[in-house]
Amino acid sequence: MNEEVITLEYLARKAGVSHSTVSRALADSPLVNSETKARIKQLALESGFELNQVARNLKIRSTKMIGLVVPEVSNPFYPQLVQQVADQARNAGFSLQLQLSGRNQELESACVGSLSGSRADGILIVTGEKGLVARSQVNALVAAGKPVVVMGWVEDAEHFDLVAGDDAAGGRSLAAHLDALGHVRIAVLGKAPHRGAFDRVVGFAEELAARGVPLQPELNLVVEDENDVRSGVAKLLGLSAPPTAIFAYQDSLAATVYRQVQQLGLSIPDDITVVGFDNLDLATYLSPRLTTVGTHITPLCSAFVSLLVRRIQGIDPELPPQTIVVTPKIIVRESSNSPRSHSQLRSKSRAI
Amino acid sequence: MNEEVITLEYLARKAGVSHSTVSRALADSPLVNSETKARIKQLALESGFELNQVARNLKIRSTKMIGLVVPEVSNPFYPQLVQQVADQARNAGFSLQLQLSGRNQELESACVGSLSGSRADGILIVTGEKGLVARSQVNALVAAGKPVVVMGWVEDAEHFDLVAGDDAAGGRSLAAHLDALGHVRIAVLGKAPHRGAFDRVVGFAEELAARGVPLQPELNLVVEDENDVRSGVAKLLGLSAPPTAIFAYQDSLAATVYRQVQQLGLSIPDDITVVGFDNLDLATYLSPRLTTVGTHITPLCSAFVSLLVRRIQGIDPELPPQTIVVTPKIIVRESSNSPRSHSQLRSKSRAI
DNA sequence: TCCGCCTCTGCACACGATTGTATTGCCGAG
DNA sequence: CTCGGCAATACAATCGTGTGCAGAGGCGGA
Repeated sequence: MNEEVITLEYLARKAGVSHSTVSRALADSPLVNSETKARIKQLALESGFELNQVARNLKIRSTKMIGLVVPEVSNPFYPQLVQQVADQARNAGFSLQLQLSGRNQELESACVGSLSGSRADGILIVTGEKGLVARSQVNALVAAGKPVVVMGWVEDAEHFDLVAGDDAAGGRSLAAHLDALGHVRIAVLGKAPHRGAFDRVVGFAEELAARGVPLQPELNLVVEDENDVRSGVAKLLGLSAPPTAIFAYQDSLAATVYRQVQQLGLSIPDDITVVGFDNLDLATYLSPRLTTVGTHITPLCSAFVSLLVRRIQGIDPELPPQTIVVTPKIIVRESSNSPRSHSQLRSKSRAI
Repeated sequence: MNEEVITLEYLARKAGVSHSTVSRALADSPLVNSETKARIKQLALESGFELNQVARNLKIRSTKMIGLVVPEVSNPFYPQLVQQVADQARNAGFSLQLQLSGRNQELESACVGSLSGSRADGILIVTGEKGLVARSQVNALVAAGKPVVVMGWVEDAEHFDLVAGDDAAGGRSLAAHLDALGHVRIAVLGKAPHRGAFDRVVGFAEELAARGVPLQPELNLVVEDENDVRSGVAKLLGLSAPPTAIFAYQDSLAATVYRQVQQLGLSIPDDITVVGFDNLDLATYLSPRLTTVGTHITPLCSAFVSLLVRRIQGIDPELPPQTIVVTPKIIVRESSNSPRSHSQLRSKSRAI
């Protein structure tokens, strides 16, 4: 019908006033007469006017948008985080621009560049296994006063804000749990030494050693994918002295362990204890539900977002870079039990 | 150090040219001398110049950004979709603005408004149980020529583009599968009559009836949450003639069924067959892996995004609104088997 | 020598909003 | 009657880019 673009100017002509008056009217400025204001608002409503945020953003030099960089969302770990961050951001009055940096973070720099180019008010970066790939850009942005907060284990983070979980502590608490249950032959499905997930295994091993139950090398496996897990479990259970407990460094791997163990006709936790790490939703879907370690993700994201928002609001510009460490806690479910039940079962099965 | 904002104008002064020359140089315009061009590019690089996309977007009246509205990402169904859409969008040269409309889509209208206000080049809306909440806005946007594509089952979609899966067909193929295996007493954990997920149950029931195996009312349950599932399963298995198969209308519910069934000491699929719907990653994490129905999500998202991109590019502006229906297919895994193995097991357990 | 063409660069306006300042009209006080 | 003050509105500059058009040189051919 009407091909003309609806702008402040258009409304102004319709209402017989200047575009500045329209702008002020819609912003509820006390400078404009209340009748005029009402008339203009009515007109805006009728004509389906929508303020051009792009123009507004340019003028006020702010976008009320924060960028979130995450490696991927098909991996079940990140979506919960995205959800929380999105909710928190909305509560703080910001919209969210999601950028996926790729499973191997190969696009991390591009993502940060895109966000900074589109003048996001602040940037949240969740790192993956590779650490902070876009480190140099982050340093530059921070130096230029642009709010940036990083999440994940990154070394040498004196120059920017960091939120991280204490993976080593999580590993230690798992170790303590298994030791308390009386396990002695404990297997680990770990990973190559990257920061972060690697710490879990290290903390786990340290705590065990401190308790006088050192890991036995033949029970300490490094796995890369599902196939490694399957063959690893098969190998472990075929040993003459098989482990009574298995620690998988990720819940998703623990799920694979479950399948393999159950396929071999063994029962969890009666025959063998399995524990994981991350406390994904998955952990409660499994049967029996998985004993694991996780951060309560809400406070973590809350710290993440509110730190960024504080930077954006620019109160206290001299606040030095913060490193916030969140200690995860163990969540004991039905997949872990004392190894005695194991031997009981054994004798029981012999008795049959 | 240097507090001045780095703009084209700034570079222009540094290089001793006008800002228009800088603009052209950075855009690789043939109008600019190649030496000058090289000099300017070098300068831009050195000073860490970053084009202000907000200003550019305003000028060229396009943002190269598409908005994606999704109810939530903590529900494991959506993240895979988001991932695919994000990848496809990036390949097409668009960035993604993610908006979460809430579990009950209570924010759907606000999301669409925000995206349209920030002048997204196009909008993708994934609906949830409530259907298309922002229907009136979508109609207005489409009428105004703004590209919008909707995903999910929405009735009366003559006026906009729609991509949907044929849930009823999926339900039918599950029914056919169970019938072929010889099941007769089949339970359904369904849901209240909303469009979409409800169709699964309807298609399932129709196909069974057509095959002469009508659903028995006492085996047809409506569940709202996990607790309903648990009590429902307990009730079903306590019947004098318990079902030999259970169809849960969502994989996540099937997971709860698993736990309950296994807690009662029964085995899947030997004692009872369980099938789901959605083909989440979860379905392969479960043990035994879940027989379910799902769409290959890549072609679905591909249709979704490429339809939008076609609208954005504006070739063929007279293309009438499309409705693309994608038929999901059954994925048979280890959780379904013939009920005969069930009776065999029974006799076996009696024999012990 | 002069003219026309070609190449390159600069000027100026536009995109659509915000906001400081000037202007207008009206009122009452002196 | 004049003038100060107040309320309401208009004017104009600005944010940082993109781009049509004009103009400046250089160069070759007549």
